[in-house]
This record gives sequence, C-alpha cells and structure tokens, in this order.
Amino acid sequence: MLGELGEQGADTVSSDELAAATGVNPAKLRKDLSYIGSYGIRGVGYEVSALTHQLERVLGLNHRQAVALVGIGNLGHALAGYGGFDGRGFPVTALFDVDPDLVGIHINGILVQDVAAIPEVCRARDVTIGMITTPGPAAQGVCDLLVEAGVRCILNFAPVVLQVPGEVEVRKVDLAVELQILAFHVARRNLTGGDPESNGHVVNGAGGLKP
Amino acid sequence: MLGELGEQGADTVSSDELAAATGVNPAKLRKDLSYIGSYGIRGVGYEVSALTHQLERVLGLNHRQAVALVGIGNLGHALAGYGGFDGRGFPVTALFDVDPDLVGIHINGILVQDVAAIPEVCRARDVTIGMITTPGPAAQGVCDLLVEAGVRCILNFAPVVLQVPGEVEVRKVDLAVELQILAFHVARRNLTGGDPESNGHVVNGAGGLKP
DNA sequence: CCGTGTGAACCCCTTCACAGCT
DNA sequence: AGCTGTGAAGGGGTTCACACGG
Repeated sequence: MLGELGEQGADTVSSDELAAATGVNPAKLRKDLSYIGSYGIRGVGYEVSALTHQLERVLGLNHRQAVALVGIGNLGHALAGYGGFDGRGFPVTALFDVDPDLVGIHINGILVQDVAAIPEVCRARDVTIGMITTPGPAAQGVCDLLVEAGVRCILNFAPVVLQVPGEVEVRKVDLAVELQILAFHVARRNLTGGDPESNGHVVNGAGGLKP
Repeated sequence: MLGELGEQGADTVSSDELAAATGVNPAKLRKDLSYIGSYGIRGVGYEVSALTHQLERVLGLNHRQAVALVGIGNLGHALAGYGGFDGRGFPVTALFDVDPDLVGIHINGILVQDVAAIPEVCRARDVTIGMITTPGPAAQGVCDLLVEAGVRCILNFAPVVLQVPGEVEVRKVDLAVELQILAFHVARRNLTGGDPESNGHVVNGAGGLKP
C-alpha cells in the first residue's frame, strides 16, 4: 500500500488513512510500526518514502532473492509465468519437473530441468526460496532435495505437511482449504440466520464456533 | 488428513496421532473437536469415518458449491484447470474475462464468457463462490458484479483490498506476500544469528519483532 | 489542534494437567 | 491402562485512551 501511495505522489500518510486503506485497526498499525522505530511525525503522519525504505530494510526486502519452482503442472506453469514475483523482488530463476516431456522446454525463457539437478543448480544460482507445486506424494522428496541444496525457505502448495529440519521455514498454501473456509462461513451464516456482526471490511476474519 | 486416514483403512485415530500428522498441538486439537460435540471414545480415540462426517457437516462441506472464476490470465488459467477444487466439492462452473481473444474459448470443457454476463450466468448456475484472478485495477469492478449476482463468498488473488457489503465474505490470497513473509524470516534469522527456537515442524509460524 | 507513541486493560486463544470414562 | 474432555493457568496479541510532541 505504501508503494502504491508513493506512486500516486503522496508525501505523508496518517495511521488512520493507511489503516482505512488496508483494512486494519489504526492503533495496531501504529503499535506495529513503533516496533521498528519512531519514524512518524506527530501531528502530521508518516513520510511515505522514508517509511517504505525502513520497512523494506526490516522486512528483508531490500535485496532480491532467487526462487526455484518445482512441479510444472497447471499451477506451476502459471506461477512460472506470473509477473507478480519478479516485480516484487523474487525472480523465478530455476524450474524443475520429473516429466521427460517437460524437461528441456522453456517457460518465460527459463529452462525446465530434471529434479535430480536441484542441488547443483540451486547452489549455482544462489536460490534462497523454493516453491513446491508438485502432486502431494512427490512433495516430500522434492523438499528433501531443496533442503539438501541449502534452500532454507519453502512455499508449499502440495496438500501435505512437510517434514523439515529446524532451520528450514515452511509456509503452506492450500487453495482448496481457502474455499473450504469460505464454505464454512456460508454454513455458519445459514445456521445462525445472519448475525449482524461484520460490516464492510472483512478480510480473513476469524468467526468462532463456540456457543 | 482424516480423508487420507480413511482411505488407508484406519478405523480410529487418537488426538496424539492426528496432531503429529498435521503438525498441531494435541490439546488444541481435542479442545477444538470438543466444540462440535463429544465424538471421541475415551481410551480409544476418534472413529475416523464418524468424525469425518461430523466435520463435513459442521464445516458445510456436505454439499457441493459452484465456483465462478474471473480473470483468465496465467493464474486464472491454471486454477481453471486445477483438479483439486472439483475433487474437494468446489466445481469450477463458470469462467469470465474481458479479453475478446479469450471469450469464446473453452478450458477443461468450460466456456469463457464476457464479464458482463457475470450476473446472469452466476444466478443461472447457482454460483456461491467467486474467485478473482484479474489484475489489481480490474478487481473491484469484477467484485461488484459478483456481489450483484448474489455471490456471498469471494476468494481474491488480486493485490487490492476489496470493498464489499457486510454480508459478503472476502478472503485474500497474495502469493507475493507469502514470499515476502519467508524473506522476512531469512532477514530475521540473519539478524539474530540463528536462534535455537523452532525445531522440525514449523508451519506458518508467527515470529515477532519485539525485543 | 492534530496525530504519533505507548502504558494499561482487555480479551481470547493456547497449553497444561488431570478427572472421568471405556 | 489409555485417551478423551475440560477447568484453570498462562501467554500474547489487540484495542483503548491519553500524554506528548510538532
């Protein structure tokens, strides 16, 4: 959001404005920002460019990180061609699959190589993040290869819980689960008969089950 | 995980087994399950099939829900062809885009139609969930059309915060943000010099910033 | 006067530990 | 003997409200 504001030529933002734009509580926003230091100006707000730079520094976004993508199925193919990653500092630098029909082709100018080459190629290209878009059963094996290659961060789209050493960070994205969560809210709403709870800005809200 | 266990022929599971398999605290698992009723057997565990059915009922997964997908770019194309949705009860039933070159083609046997047809088609096919995979600037307009069509649940992949009426539920998935979160953990680890915190089973952990 | 920064209250989720059932 | 179900303790994030500074 700060990036957007910067492009629009805004010099400063107040926590209230930023909170409204992102759907967050203003107090929480200020408190969170305060943890990285006092970069706001009382009575005015935050200087957009200064805050952006500070955040990038603290969040580790100030240098690009090469990404390897394993599993060139439907989803993998799409992610390999997705411009959003490179634009945000995460260039997709290596592609892997087991299928001999896929190995050798290029996507967006990047060669698809056999998974056996993961350790060597990832080290050579300084890959720090791996994305797994294989079928479930193949995911753990691929994960092990990535770890062997020194990759410490893994974004897992396969519907399995990966076992990794402690120094490796795994995040799991399960798109079908996202739909299930939405379905749950439908079910709950039909059950309770439309509670007048939320209004206008619900993003990933909780919604308990307790009576 | 229960579905998997059922296919493997397991009759019962203990909370400890289930917790280990899913990477969750056993007590939390029991407490959560207790909210939907007492379907466990003391000294034995949970009957897999019974628990599965109860969960499906409570979570609203016992009947299929039609999904509409708007924005047939890289990601949209992949999701339209992704088998994981239909397999979990969320058949992709309608596809939309603005691009005249895309309107008229079929993906997985489903016709791509113009976004202007959203209200009519979604009502006709009883679509309850909408997925938005358009570029950011187009997302709000598409969202409005879906809401007009009576869609109450939206899964948003576009990097914008959608404005919706209170009765509509929005979940946002930002894949670049997922990578940023991983990047943050790298940065933090490099900063603190490898704290001996996590071990073996970290999935979507928090990791604060406070001193 | 306005908006940040923050102590304190609050709330809720998480985890422990064990009573109770099979 | 084993495992569920849960009261109670604990911890941590969220929100309030206001002092402080521009």
